[in-house]
Amino acid sequence: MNRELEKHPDPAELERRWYSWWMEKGLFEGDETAGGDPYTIVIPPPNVTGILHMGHALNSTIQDVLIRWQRMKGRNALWVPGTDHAGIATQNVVEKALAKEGITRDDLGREAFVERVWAWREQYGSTIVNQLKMLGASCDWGRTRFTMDEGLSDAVLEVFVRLYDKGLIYKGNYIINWCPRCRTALSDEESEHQDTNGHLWYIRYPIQGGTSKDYVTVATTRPETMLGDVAVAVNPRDERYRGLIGKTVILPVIERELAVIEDDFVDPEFGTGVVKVTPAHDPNDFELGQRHDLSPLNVMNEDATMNSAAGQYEGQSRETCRENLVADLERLGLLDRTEDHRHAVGHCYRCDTVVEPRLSPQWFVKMKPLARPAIDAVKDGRIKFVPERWTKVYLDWLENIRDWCISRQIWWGHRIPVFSCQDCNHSWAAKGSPTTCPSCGGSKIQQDPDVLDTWFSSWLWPFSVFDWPRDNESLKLYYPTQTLTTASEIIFFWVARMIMSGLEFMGDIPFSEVYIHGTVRDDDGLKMSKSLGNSIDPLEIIEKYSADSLRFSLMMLTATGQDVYVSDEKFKTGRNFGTKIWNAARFMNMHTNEFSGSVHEPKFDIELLSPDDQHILIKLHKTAEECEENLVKFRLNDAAKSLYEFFWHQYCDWYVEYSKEILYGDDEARKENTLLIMHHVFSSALRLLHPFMPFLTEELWHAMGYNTVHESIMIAPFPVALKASQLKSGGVHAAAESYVDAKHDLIREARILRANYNLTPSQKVNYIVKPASDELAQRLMSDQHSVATLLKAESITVDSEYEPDRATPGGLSRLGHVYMPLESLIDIEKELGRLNRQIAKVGEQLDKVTRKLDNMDFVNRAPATVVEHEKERKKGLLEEHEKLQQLIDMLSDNSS
RNA sequence: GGGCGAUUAGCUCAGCUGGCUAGAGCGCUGCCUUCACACGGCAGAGGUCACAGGUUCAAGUCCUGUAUCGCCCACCA
Repeated sequence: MNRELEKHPDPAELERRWYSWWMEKGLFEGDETAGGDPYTIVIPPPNVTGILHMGHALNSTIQDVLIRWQRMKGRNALWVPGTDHAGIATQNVVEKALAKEGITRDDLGREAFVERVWAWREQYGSTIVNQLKMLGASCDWGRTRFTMDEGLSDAVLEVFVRLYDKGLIYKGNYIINWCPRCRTALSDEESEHQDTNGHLWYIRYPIQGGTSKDYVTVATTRPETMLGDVAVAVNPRDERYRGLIGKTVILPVIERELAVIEDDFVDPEFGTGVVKVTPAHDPNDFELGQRHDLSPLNVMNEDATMNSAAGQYEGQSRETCRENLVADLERLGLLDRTEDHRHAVGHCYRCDTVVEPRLSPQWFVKMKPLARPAIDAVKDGRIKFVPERWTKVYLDWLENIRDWCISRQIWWGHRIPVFSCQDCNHSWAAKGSPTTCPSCGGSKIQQDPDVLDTWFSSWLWPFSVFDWPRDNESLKLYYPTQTLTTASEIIFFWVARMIMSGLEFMGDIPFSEVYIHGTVRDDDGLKMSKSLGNSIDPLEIIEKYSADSLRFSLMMLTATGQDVYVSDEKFKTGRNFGTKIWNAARFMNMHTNEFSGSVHEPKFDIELLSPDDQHILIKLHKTAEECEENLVKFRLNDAAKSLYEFFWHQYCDWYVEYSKEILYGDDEARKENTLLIMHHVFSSALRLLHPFMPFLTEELWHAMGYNTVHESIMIAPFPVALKASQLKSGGVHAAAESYVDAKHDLIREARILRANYNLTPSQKVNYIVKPASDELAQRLMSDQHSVATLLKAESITVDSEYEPDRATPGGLSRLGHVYMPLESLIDIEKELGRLNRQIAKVGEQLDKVTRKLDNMDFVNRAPATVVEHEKERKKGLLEEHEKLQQLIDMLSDNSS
């Protein structure tokens, strides 16, 4: 039964209603027992404590469009949702909350703290999930996974033990990126380089046994680390310092003796050509120190305050120490000079604190052996990146991959499953909680206190969500997945590592296509972020306009892989479009009592098809075709645009207007037929649109009564474009399209005439059409009514012999000339001005074409079709030029 | 230092395999509150496609270089 529709939809109400209905009906659920052709997407798991931002909205909408589209195409579609425990980020959030209560994690102790985090997760963990639901995400929520769930934790342990036993996980003392605020190690990827204005301090190190004028000058960007210097190095080929090698210099302030060593690493061109060697605080120096057998000297604590090795600076922060030390050097006359220096400084990706290179014992994964297969999988095309340019970024990273530091000195995360025996020092990796040492049988067992990098669980996501390592039907059917949709920021963190782990543990790629979408920015081009305060909250947009508006607008804006610039204003596009469709439905419902047709087997009578009917059917199929092609290529904006163009400009602007002639007329058979066509077209277009605007289309599916055939639009078949030959057997001929296009052209010309003479709608006009050919004359004769209706004209006269009078304004269309005989309404000066401007333009183009056609190179070398086209164009331009000249002459006569 | 992307109407952007008479949305101007929709209709104004060379019958599109903006990668202190 058709429902009467209000003037505007009530999105908040209908979105809530349909979402719960979909859930009740289980329409989002994948069924591994159903077999078929699976189409699987695993969601990039958002942080469990996160809230939905525009980036999530974009990312999730893309995935939902893809999954809904594939589901309608009949594939066994499954979108697996879940959240990430986000070790450092979540721990930080909880620590902040504790700070408000005046306590630290140390006050609580490890166990109690972890409990607090779990409690936090219980309280806030479903926020982002609920927000995704508001967006309309059709995830199979019953399969929601969390990276700290038992099953996923089991996968983490399994993987750790396997890699450990294979010798791919090792522990070592190396310089890592250390965040002094989070007090943990970071991976290279977690240290973000930012260009920073700093200084280069030139410091004099006196030479032992020399006079006060004997010193070497060393340049450094971090003077405080000099307290940890253990040598000074020069390049062996550097003539300037030949005599220095083997001598001893005195570290200022601390007055420690430092050997001068030689090493090829030193660049004579940079600074003074003399480098201070600080193995505990710089990765290069660390290696240098190893080559020369120098023991590192760590001068900082975990929180980057100076430790006892820093002598008088002990207890100061690295910043304070720097200031004081520089002042002291200056006072001692040992600061040679200071230069401005711009350089990249690492910052913690979670808290933005300046990262300190720190020597410490950490766990690493050997990456080279894992990288090889991942490189091959992309090189041989098993995995494709869209846009393709990311392939290079991916390969460059993998080809220069470095070992992955996976240990974190925090408490929230998967504890490293390495145990050691206090009695015999044996250590081993194990999945359970061993109580005896496998080597000596001792019972004093200790587990490593560190936890694993968050990404050590996320990299298993495409199979851990299916309960790997447990063998099961879901895993068999849904792995490998098809499409991974994400932002470029996490290609290294996540995408590359998933490919490596998939190949290593499943022996197969985790997905076949990776679609990298753009970054969401504000209208000033800034990346949206909470700290900048420039973010537009997707939930506010949903509340203000609707989830469908948000989705559709985002899709219109997201040119493949380009960044997306959003503003509140832009979301009106989707809202207005929704209302337009809504009102088209409303119009139809005013003329139908009950819809009884079949939406995918149109029942209209092909004998009664008018040219306009055929035209809209052809456009519908072209739209379906474009939609499909663009979705396949991830050109979601083009797919959205073709739907927008079709619904609005083809269907509403032309076909609905055309239909009024019939619906308000009295030919009952044609009335019925027109309505059947409208329902066929509308229901098809709704289905094409459904992936983009799921709620509104479902609402209208029901309101129009289409649910009698398929109870939900979600599971109605996605329209398939018919070929010209198939359309023909359905009574739809290609010629109708060009005729109606020409008719639209004619109507436009006639409207321009009206507009130019400032006629009010009440002023009825008689148009005279002089058709361009006999065939068109025939068609037009039998179609006059529709033209007259669309023009709201008094009458249309088709006259092949018509010769215009003086001062009869006219226009040229593809269908022929259209004239508007008027007596006294012309503002001659104005009209002459317009015509002169027009003729100038036409003249210009005519010159261009003529020159082109006079060029024998063009005529001889360009393809025949192109030359033919230019000839046609010249003909048309000549005709138009002539007509304009005629009009100008007539008007000039008239005025004289 | 290396790489990538962008530069097209006032704004935000399309323009895919060269044939373009350069498009859309928003904004702007004029007319229209006509019985689906003013979140609307009709019409209009607005562009030396960043710059300089080159290839080609033909360049917004391909090549080379320059400039500006943005992003990513990088252990020169």
